[in-house]
Amino acid sequence: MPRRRGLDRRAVIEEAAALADESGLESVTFANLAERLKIRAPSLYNHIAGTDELRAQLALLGVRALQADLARAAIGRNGVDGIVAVADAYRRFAKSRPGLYRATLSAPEPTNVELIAVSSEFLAVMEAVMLPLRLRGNDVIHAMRALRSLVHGFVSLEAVHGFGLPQEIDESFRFMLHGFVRAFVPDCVADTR
Amino acid sequence: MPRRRGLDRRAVIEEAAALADESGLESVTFANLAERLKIRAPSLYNHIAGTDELRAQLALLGVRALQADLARAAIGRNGVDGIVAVADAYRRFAKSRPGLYRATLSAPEPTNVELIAVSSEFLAVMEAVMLPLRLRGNDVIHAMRALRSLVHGFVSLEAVHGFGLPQEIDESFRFMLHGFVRAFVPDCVADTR
DNA sequence: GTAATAAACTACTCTCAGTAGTTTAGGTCA
DNA sequence: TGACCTAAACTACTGAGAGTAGTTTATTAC
Repeated sequence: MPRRRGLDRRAVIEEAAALADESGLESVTFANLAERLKIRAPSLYNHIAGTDELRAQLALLGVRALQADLARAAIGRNGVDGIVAVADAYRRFAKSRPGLYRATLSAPEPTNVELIAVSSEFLAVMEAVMLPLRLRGNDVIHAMRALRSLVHGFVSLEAVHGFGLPQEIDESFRFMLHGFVRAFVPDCVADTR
Repeated sequence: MPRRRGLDRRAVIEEAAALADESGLESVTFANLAERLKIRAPSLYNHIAGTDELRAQLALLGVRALQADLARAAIGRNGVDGIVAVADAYRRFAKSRPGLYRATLSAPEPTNVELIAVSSEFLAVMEAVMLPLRLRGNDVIHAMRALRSLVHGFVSLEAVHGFGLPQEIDESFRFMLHGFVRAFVPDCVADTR
């Protein structure tokens, strides 16, 4: 005897994100998700077309949430302060929402307009933060890629326990960021050591 | 009517690696692998205990192959040259063996002695290359983590097409490495721009 | 109050992982 | 040479997850 629940697409996706954070992205199955929502698995197809779409929506939710955190971190800050604030926010996001962060890293379909749109907002924040560095031409792009690689690489290695001793990891992150700043903001060498 | 094939554990793992590189790590299933080897899926259990062990063996094969490439790249080189050579070798490995590289990134079981052993050889190579930087105490560890984060972050973002225009990606990689060198080898600033 | 729709359901198929038990090719040794 | 042991294949199954088809019911709109 089917009963109606107050369930919609958004609620399904958010529950999937919570499940991903708690139990890992690989345990986001229709079966597990349905159980958490107290419905039967096939009923999920009323809201989401299939696992591919669920992954894509999870990626979108993740990129949006990350973008929002970074934008918030960047308010009123630029240059060295901005870079450190954004990097810290990025790492904090990846640690507090590990499943959602991993969902973020699936290759976007070239047709996924929304995802591409959010990604470009993302780049706009980075660009604004780096404006005071007075980088020229393609160097702006290169520096953004470098910062993103650095931070993403660090947090994803951290996530798979790619580093040994946990107690010095915060220190490594700070060391690394200061190195970045030193490389691209030469006049700040003294402050950042 | 069963026929014997000249198949062993090693051959199975290597075929799995080839499959991962060609079709992606997610399509390394016992069904697909058995089909490539022209045997039935359950016969694989004569060689490999299950998917978990297959993944673990793939990780080990990957880490060994990567370590060997990096060690070769580091022969006769250190300091700036060594860092660039190792980073280039790392990126080349990730691009030429994408599936095997991804297998490398699964969280190692703390009990996996062999994997831990190879990882420490890996760190020894990095340490040797960085020796001329004369880093002190924990800074050696921090710098190794930074370089690994940088390179891993870059290649994994590249793998999911996380960067836009492909034509400038090589340039970004060089820019980034030069930044790293500039940050940690101050007396080389002039050469690396 | 009735009709349309959204959202649940049951019952099925298919694919993949894994288990149990069977068969046979090939090497060893009397 | 021939008996036998073992490794490596097999068939036949179970169970879980994805997905489809068609059914039922609660709610909303008229």
